[in-house]
Amino acid sequence: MAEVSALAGRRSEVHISCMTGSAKLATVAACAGDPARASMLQLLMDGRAFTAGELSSAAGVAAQTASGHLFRMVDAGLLTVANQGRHRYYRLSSPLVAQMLEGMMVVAAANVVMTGPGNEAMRKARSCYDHLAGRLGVGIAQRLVDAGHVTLTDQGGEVTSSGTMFFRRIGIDAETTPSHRAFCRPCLDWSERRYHLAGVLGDRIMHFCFDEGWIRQKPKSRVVDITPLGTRKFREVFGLRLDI
Amino acid sequence: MAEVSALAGRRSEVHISCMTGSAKLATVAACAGDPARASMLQLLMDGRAFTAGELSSAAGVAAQTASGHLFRMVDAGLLTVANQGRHRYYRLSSPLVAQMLEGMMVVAAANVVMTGPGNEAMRKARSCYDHLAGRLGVGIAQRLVDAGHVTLTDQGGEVTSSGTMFFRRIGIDAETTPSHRAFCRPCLDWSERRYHLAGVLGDRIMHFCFDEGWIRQKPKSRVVDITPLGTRKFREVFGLRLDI
DNA sequence: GCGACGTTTCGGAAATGGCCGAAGTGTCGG
DNA sequence: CCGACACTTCGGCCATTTCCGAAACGTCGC
Repeated sequence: MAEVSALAGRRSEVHISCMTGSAKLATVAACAGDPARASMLQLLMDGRAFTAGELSSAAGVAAQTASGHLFRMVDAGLLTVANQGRHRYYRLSSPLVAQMLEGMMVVAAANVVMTGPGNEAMRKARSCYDHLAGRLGVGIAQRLVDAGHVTLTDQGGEVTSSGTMFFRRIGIDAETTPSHRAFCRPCLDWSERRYHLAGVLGDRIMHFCFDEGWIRQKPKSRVVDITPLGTRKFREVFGLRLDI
Repeated sequence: MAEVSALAGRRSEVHISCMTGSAKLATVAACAGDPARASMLQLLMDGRAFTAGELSSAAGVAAQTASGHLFRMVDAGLLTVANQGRHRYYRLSSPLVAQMLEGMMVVAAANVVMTGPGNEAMRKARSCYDHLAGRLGVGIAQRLVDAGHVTLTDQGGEVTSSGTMFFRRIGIDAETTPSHRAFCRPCLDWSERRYHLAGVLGDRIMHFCFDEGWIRQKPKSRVVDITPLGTRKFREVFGLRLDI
């Protein structure tokens, strides 16, 4: 990590650690405050790593421009980079960054009606770092709550005993809980403005849906496509109708 | 876009609602991405309203510069403004904005050691929108957890039955719960990197401490001073030693 | 080794945005 | 009605930043 910033001539002299509180806040915020960088961050929000080239085309800028942006975000601590052959893979440096971005998107979407044809697929279903969001994510969460399998308030979430059985029956592990991470966390959905399911359980549900072939990741995007099988299964298993 | 900002007063014609997702994210983020605006936002984070003049001096810029910044933040939906005589009071437009800022500060403080003489008072005790943060806030939360009065994980918080009795005894209402808001919410403290107590209960605890004269708001700042009475009471009531 | 490719650095043009002096609007107090 | 005050708008200066062409670097496939 240290040698990453050391190798370049583009060293930032003023180390972020000797800044005042508001200056550090501004440095971090300014990273997301540019349209090109914001586009990159949105793509990275699903937690996967992307190459500099993929990010440059996602942002709609030339490769050399993107390179500068990426350096800046690494320098600010938002991104980490891994060299792999002639590619460099960038990813968010921690889930905290994804949560921060989610918080910003909630505010960004708060005052306006989300209309925009380009966003329709995104609003329908997308991945959010390690769990599902959009109407699909909110819908699953809602059905689980309705069925009494989980409780989900803005104070936190919990799996009920009926939920434990339910998840065991369909093949999702809702019992082994790594202690260092929230297991069942509500997460405010910026497009639906209701809670969806995050934490370890949200992670496992999403991966289960991928493994079963119910959803498929759209290339170079956070959008997930719901397969015909998925459409049927979400109705059968969760009682969720997605055609509304 | 160029002529948009040029003509026609200071009204922004291009309404934020017709922006694409990442542009809106960038607009919101850019508000916090300037040192002057970041300073203002930090001051506003305790939820109180401040006049344009107070905010301009907090940011260290001239009144006319601040005016522009404030317009921009109102336009982006981060702030609301209320006219009162010849003053204009600005405040965060919603608790969601405070949460967003808190998330950004967590990331900003994540990679670095918080050292800086100016921040010592802030790290000791401050208000965070409607509850206490800093060593005081974290300490109170820790003592309440240790005593078994509340549980506090990253999934959420809860008041135990012993906690209900405890709060009743010292004079804090921990029973009537407005349904629309989290009652006992954990909130990651950026300076201590541990949880403190937010939500309705955090709100009531802070106001109780103010009313009892245990703490006092430092003028034009989020810093709170702990009075001699408070020092004694925090030890007697919570078993909290603040001189460490 | 060679060329193709992904990525970065350099350099300079252009746009953006912050900042303040000066002037304008609106409110309060006498 | 007047001046004092809080705040905003206007206009221009200046620093920062974004952007891309050109070129360099490192890796991969042949």
